[in-house]
Amino acid sequence: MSDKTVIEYLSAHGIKPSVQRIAVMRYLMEHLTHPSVEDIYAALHDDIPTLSKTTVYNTLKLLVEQGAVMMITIDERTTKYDADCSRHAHFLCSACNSIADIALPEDAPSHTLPRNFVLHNTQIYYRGLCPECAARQQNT
Amino acid sequence: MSDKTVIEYLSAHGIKPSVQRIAVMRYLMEHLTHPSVEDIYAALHDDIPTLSKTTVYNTLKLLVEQGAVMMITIDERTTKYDADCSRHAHFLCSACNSIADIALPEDAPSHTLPRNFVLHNTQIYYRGLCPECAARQQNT
DNA sequence: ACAAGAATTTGTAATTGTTATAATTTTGTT
DNA sequence: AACAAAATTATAACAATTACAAATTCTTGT
Repeated sequence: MSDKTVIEYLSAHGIKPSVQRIAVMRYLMEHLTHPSVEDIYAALHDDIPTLSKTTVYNTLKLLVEQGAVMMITIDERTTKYDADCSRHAHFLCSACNSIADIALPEDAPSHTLPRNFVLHNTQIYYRGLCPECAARQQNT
Repeated sequence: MSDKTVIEYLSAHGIKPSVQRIAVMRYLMEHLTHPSVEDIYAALHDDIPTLSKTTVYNTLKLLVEQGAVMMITIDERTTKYDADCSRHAHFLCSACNSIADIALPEDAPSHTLPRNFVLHNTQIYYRGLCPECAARQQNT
């Protein structure tokens, strides 16, 4: 993915681009695998040896605040991040801890909250067994 | 709430009652405020001075496994617990970090997952501003 | 182009939430 | 009462995150 694409996306969300921010954002855009801070840091450290983990934390905080990425808290151990901000749910497998994207029906009614709540975002989390682990458990 | 009520609830979920388990479960049943381990430990420590925080962790793990309470991961900092296992959503206020229960419409369609996923439970999380904090921000 | 100031990044240390482990206590069974 | 199994406890270890201050990089006015 080109720098230009990433920079435009950042700017569209009111974020001034920097080498580090571009790298983190690009990583998220190219890896829709719900990476953790650790994942991102480990992957980028090769290219940018001076990168600090604090910067990854700071950058992700900023990206989330500006609505450029989604924070996923389905795994209670670590926060995961997702550059795909479109309407979809997440499934966490209790056996292998993988997170899968789950499409939501188009016609599902939009959420209505009691008066005076200001809604910023909605997340739908499922827990259970992914197809692989469900099959594995059958054979036991 | 009587010991008997709590013991029956635990037994119904296949959990052998003990002083500590009853205390934790009762606390959750009487405080539907989504407490954290810390909250529960602090509250029970007065009555049971020998109580260990590890026991609170162990007990909650067991309660969740047996489906007696729900684990709430909407707040990325700490896991919260909820004895109300009925179908409802949670709203986290980004300003004051309070968690509110939100009723879901009765007629909402049940979730359909792709084939072969085994679903254990579903959580719906909203983030935004609670009525109090929304009002406060207006006045600024 | 350059100095001053603001913003960003960095490295380290501190903090917090949680888990591992092994010893101790309690419970249940003969 | 004696033994085994289960539960609890205390401590230490661990992992994720935040606080903080110094260093670096960017921006802007002259």
